[in-house]
Amino acid sequence: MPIRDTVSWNIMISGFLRDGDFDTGFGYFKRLLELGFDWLDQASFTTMLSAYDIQEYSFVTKIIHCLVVLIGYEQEVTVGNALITSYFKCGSCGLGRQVFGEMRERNVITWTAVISGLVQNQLYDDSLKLFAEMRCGSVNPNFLTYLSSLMACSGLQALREGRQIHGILWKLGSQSDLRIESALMDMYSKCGSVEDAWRVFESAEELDEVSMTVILVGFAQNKFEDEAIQFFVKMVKAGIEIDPNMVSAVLGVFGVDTSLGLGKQIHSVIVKRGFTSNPFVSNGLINMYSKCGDLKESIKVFSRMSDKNSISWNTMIAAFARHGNGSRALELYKEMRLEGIKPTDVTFLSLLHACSHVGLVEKGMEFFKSMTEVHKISPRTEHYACVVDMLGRAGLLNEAKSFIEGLPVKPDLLVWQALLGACSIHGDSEMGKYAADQLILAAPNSPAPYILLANIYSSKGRWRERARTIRRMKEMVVDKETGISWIEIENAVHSFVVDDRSHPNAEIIYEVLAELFRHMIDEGYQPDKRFILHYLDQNEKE
DNA sequence: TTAGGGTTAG
Repeated sequence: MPIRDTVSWNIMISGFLRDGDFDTGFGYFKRLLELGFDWLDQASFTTMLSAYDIQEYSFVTKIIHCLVVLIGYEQEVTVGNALITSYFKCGSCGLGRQVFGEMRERNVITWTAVISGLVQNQLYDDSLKLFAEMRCGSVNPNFLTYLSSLMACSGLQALREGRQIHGILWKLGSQSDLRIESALMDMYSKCGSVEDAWRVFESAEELDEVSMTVILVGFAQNKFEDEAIQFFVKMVKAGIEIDPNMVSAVLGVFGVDTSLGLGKQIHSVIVKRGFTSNPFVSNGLINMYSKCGDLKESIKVFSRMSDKNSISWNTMIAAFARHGNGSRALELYKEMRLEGIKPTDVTFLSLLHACSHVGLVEKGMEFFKSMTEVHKISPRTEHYACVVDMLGRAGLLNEAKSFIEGLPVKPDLLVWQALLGACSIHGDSEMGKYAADQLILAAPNSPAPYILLANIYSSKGRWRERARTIRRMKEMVVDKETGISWIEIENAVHSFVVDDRSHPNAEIIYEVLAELFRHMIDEGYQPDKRFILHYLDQNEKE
């Protein structure tokens, strides 16, 4: 019979917890408790706390906390730190802060645990405030503290604060850590300054998958999609190690104006490297194909996946909705439920979007109701905007307006944009004026409301009001961005703006266009002249 | 006991 001591119990427990067998681990902890409080040491608590860091097990953290107080360990720094970490990981920020507040002795880890815990829970502002408070005190930050506060700057898009931290790190001479460099690049690109991010990237002595992914995403988020893809291609050609995370990041860059051919090439890279079973990669592929217009290929990737998660289903539902196949989107939702996959808030956005485009208003309202009542998902303004869009597209403008008036929160610009868009489709200038005014209040620098309202007036032939709206826009905001069309031929993307004759084959293109137009008229189609802005005669409008 | 990047809608 071996002699058991506290250490062997602790090792036993931590073994089960490491393997993810939380229930057995907890079972052994209970047996240890039954032996009496004398058997517990600090490590018994920190071991338990470090494992139960998911929301479902937040009760364990609370139980341990009670025991800690009961035994009188609450002023032990290591135990307090572990409690803080555990509470933040479970999402119980209030309790984490309470423990922090009650601790008499605080070391770097204590401060860093709270600062990074706040970041993990998206409370970036509080995190930076605490970082400032810490810098006034006697405990010095370490590189993990800086790392966390840089992440807070990323979340807040706080360029000024980010630069300050960069300055401190430079003075300390510790900015040349790869993890710090990645966080700096991320901060700069999230703050919209790719140039600074690139400077950090170039000055870095070494690179790894993470830092490459950060700069790639930085390009993409700042509208340098081509650069992002080219960067990836360059890395692959140079034979540099890439990982599935980097691949899913590059797949996320693809959209309507990127080349499907390049996407297929990346797909072949994925197959060669054996990344096909990674869910992030597969989901990225479904989305890439769907956005580049190849729905069939999306379906293929989706059906080949062995373990589809909720994002796979959401992505596929959205793909059908995007391609105008609303009924297939709704069928897929049924299949998803039959497979026992829980819908998420994004599932409902896709479903509402699908209903909106096929005019299934009642079905859509049913989904909206079931989201809150059955699935206990609280709607975000995006959901409200989707409902408004759905009602509005169906011509139920008054219903849309009263829906907005009944909202429990202040409607934001997405909601007003949806209403204004619907007014524009149905040519309702009165409600359009109302929606545009609200939208201008919500987003005074956006040209969108003016343009949409001007379009509505045009369609009604109300030229004077149209002119007034345009004048108001010119006083208030910068010019509207030019609309571009494009086509991909053999991996080259050709783009066009209105009245564009810069293409080498412009003459032929316009000839074909004229030919198509004649066919259209012959077949009996009438051009839609409602949304032409300028006051022109009938021929010119066509 | 604190630990850098990635997929879904609009």
